[in-house]
Amino acid sequence: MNVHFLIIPLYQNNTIMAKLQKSKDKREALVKATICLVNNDGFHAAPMSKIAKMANVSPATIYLFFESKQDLVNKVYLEVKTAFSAYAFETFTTNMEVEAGFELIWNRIADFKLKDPDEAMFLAQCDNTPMIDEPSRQEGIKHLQPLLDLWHRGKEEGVIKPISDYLLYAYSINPLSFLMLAQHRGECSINEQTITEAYQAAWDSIKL
Amino acid sequence: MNVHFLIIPLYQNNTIMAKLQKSKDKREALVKATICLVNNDGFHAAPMSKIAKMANVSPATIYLFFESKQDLVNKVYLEVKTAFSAYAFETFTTNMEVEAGFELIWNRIADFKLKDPDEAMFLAQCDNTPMIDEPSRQEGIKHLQPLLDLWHRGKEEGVIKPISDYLLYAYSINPLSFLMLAQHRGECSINEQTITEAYQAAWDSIKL
DNA sequence: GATTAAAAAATGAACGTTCATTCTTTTTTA
DNA sequence: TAAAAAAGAATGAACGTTCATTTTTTAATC
Repeated sequence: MNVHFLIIPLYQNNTIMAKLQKSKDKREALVKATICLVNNDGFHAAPMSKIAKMANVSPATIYLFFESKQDLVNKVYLEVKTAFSAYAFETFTTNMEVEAGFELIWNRIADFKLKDPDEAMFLAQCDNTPMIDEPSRQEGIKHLQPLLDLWHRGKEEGVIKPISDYLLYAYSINPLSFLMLAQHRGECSINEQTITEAYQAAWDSIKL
Repeated sequence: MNVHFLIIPLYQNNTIMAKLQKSKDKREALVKATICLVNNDGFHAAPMSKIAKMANVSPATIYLFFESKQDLVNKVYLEVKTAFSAYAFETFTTNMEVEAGFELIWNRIADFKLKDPDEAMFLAQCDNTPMIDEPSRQEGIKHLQPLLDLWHRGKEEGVIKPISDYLLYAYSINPLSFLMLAQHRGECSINEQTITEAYQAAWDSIKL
């Protein structure tokens, strides 16, 4: 059996890595700038020139990473949504009891919103406006499948009310987004106690 | 004692009335067009020219009624919010029991959203984006005072949970807006049964 | 290790378009 | 016929996007 090696000189490898990293840094800076500006001004009041300036990059450079402004926000949305879902379901397994699973996921979602408030805020705005195009929105929704599955099982087992997924979503998950919004506007502050109270209310509203 | 009359010829009076009505009609058409276009495209993707066209009016005519585009959406927001609040509290009196008052107001809000889905949708979008300026937003919030007062009384009487107004709002009222949004996207349909289920979940989540 | 030239990446200025708003003209009203 | 209302064309600013150019990187040669 022959074993082949691809031999790359160390100095070259290093520069390639450094190169890739620099490129990644720029892209990440653009993503962060987009989230920040869209959160504060809204999609259409966040011009490409401003996004570029905040990311310390030329407007033209944006088009090396993204096809258009619409493509930029679509991609940012999908990436943030993916990170959000990964975090929400990270410690969840499908063999859990429904109530335990719900509590776990609910708290992970709350954690995410505390940990990355800007990303959470951005998602809330994407989900509430005609800012993201339909295919990307559909793609983003798919990531919540584990939660939908859990709800379906909960309904079959008679643990949660036989109401629609939208109602379940509205009563258990969505209110957190409203709180985030209020916090962003400086009208309230989310802390340990708020989170606990919110979970209690969430469970009370959906349990059978 | 002298009594004075202002005598207006009937024909003139009629035309003045007709004149005023025509003016009112145009303004109303502009308001309706704004709501419709903002709902479907968002604030910044709803150009004045398009609003004018939908209202069968010249772009310049808009400026006879409103100072600017910002002034237009601010005024539309406040008018819709005022109509919404008036409807929500119309049959409510402060001497009602907390639970009865809450049920009444909750159902009136639901009714409004069924009756005027476009207006409700517009309010939801205003409340979730940086589209309305801060003074107008503050002004709009004031209209919900009767509901806040009812909650405070409910907390004092030990009828509802001692949680913040934002949480109460998020769990009892806000989910309806989420349902409206889903309905607008064709993802669900709100009917008698949904409304009843939603009310049950709302009360369960806030009652002590 | 230094030099150099080709290639790649990044830039800022420029373009065409679109928008909110204004101005001048036309139409309607009294 | 004078005044008021409405219209549509005109305007300047701002935007997304592109393009010609500059800067940086790469790799070969001396």
